Amino acid sequence: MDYSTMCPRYEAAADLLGKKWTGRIIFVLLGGPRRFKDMKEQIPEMSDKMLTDRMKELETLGIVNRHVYPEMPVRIEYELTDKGRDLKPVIQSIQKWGEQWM
Amino acid sequence: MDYSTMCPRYEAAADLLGKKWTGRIIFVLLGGPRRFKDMKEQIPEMSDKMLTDRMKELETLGIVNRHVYPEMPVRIEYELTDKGRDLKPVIQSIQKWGEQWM
DNA sequence: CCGGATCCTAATGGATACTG
DNA sequence: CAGTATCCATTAGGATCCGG
Repeated sequence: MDYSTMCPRYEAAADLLGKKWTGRIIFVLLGGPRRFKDMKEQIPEMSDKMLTDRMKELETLGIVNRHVYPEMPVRIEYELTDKGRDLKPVIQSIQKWGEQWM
Repeated sequence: MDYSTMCPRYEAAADLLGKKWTGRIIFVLLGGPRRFKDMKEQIPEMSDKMLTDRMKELETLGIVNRHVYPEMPVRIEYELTDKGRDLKPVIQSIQKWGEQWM
């Protein structure tokens, strides 16, 4: 690992992962596409606003895709992109360290 | 990876790593023990307060040891503990993803 | 040299009510 | 169902000055 290559991309990635709910949202989506209400059910402590904010951020970053199915009522599903799925080992790594040491 | 074991230790670890300067401080310390002024030199954009705050937090969490050498003037060195050194693969993992995708 | 103390601003997190 | 809008509390980050 080289110091000069460590930032700023490291900072951006760590910043995202450090935000509340990011890890848990991605974890849920690793199980497959999910709807807004599914995510609320699986992470009940999270408020609507937090979920909305985070999903918008993840979509903007290209970590999540948002599919709109024009049914009635409309159905919207969120799904990880390749970029998002590639976070799995990262999250596992943090998880492993946390379990062992925190 | 199991959802029930993912939190709260994951959250605590991600929260720490997401704080500004944490990764860079640990990275510098992976190179060996460092003094306060050494760290300031290697991370010149960081204010004294930020370094003080972060070092105190890392020490409290047992990630860094603080050695006081009673010379005149006093010399203080910071060094990673085993817990701290174990963050190396975690930081590398975040770094790798960041390089590839961000 | 190694911080501590103060004060301030910006960003983040959250509760609640409302809407197409 | 899938969000917005509003308002508020908390926290992180930072500038500056002070001291043993």
